[in-house]
Amino acid sequence: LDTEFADEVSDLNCIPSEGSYMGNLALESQSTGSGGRDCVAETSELSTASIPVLEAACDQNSSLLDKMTIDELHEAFRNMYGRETAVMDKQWLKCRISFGLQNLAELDNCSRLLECHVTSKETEGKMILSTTDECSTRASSPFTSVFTFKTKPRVRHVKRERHASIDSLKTLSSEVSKVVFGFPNSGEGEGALVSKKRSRKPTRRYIEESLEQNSRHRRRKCGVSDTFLEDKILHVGSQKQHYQKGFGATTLVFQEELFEGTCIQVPFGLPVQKGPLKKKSHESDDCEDIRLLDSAVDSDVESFSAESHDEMLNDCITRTKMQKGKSRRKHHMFWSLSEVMKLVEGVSKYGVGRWTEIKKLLFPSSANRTSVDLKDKWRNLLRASCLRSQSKGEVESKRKHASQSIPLSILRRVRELAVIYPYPRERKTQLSQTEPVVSPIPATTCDNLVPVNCR
DNA sequence: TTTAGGG
DNA sequence: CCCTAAA
Repeated sequence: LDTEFADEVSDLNCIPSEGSYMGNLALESQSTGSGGRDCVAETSELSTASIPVLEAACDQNSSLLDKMTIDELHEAFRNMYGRETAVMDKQWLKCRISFGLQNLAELDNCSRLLECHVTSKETEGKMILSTTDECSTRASSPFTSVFTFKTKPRVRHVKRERHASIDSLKTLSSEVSKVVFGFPNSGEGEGALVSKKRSRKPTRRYIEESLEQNSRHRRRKCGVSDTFLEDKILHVGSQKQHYQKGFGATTLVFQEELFEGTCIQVPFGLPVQKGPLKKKSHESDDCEDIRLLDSAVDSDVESFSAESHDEMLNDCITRTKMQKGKSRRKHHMFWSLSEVMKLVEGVSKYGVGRWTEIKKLLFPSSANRTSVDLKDKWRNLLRASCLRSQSKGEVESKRKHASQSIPLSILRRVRELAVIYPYPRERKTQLSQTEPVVSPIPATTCDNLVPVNCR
């Protein structure tokens, strides 16, 4: 077994068979790129193949450790576990050390696999991932060095010069473990830092989705679980955690956008029939989405007959959704101009903050466009109107058809309403902090200090 | 349940 | 648009 692995490793050429330890470390820690990946894959094969039990560990490193004296073994043990041992049994020491080395190697693989995943996807759960990324990156090099230390001498021992490996092991065992076991200490600082960053706990959605993904494609290779991930965040610095969790069987799979792109808006999980649109009939929630379009057009004709229809058809019809009918999340429906106008109308009628009433009156029986949506949209409108007025609405007037830009007229209206109905605490962070007194924006547009409250 | 506000 | 704390 040993020899096989040795061949494998040397063939892979991930680790130069010659050179000093530091050289190897430098090379290794940089090699996450081209050759590095293959290396990771293969080595993970290697170390998952070898079952991390004591006995196995003993076998693997015995030949090498055999050559060490009791003192040297003790030193290695001390460096590895951070404590002395009184045990004089050479075999026992060998086992412990081998075991430790293997675990480190295991963890190293995980960290590096983790890196690969993380760097590829970092949009979702950004905060968590980025901290984890940090951890794994930092963890990577010290552990890698141990890994190097573990495999390389073995290769050479089995295949080539015996004498050199012993020496390197002796020096390495102290050198390396300084690096390695510097980690828990620095890791505590890191842990504190991490926990500070994670002021917000993972959202339910994040958890759900990662679980969902998790159960869908389980990878067998390297067992990095997301519990491992969590643990890593929470317990950085506790090596035991790493050891244990490193053997976890579940896989860490980051949320991937299974489906992105727009498609025709469809009630999730329901058959689509885009046939004749019923007008003003009963509204069962089933085909709501489609009829919403219709009713929107309808009422629009009533109240805003000046609007062109194609515009509404244009922007009302796009929506992103997830496939599989599974997660109905992250659906996004653009606000049609008519909707915006209705919203503005509603606000002017009821005032800002009475979103449910506005919804009831102007968006009856629409599954989407909750009161929260209205509120959000209003907030955005307000922001938009401020920004527009700030940056001179010059080119604005002719961009109506752009379907994303809101007509100036509406923005103007929004501003008016903003004066009448001050949005609660809007834009406090951006402006009032930098310029507490003098706002760059004319007081009539975005100023919330207007004490009018006509509810 | 609604609203406000952060993300 | 999502999520959650307050009310």
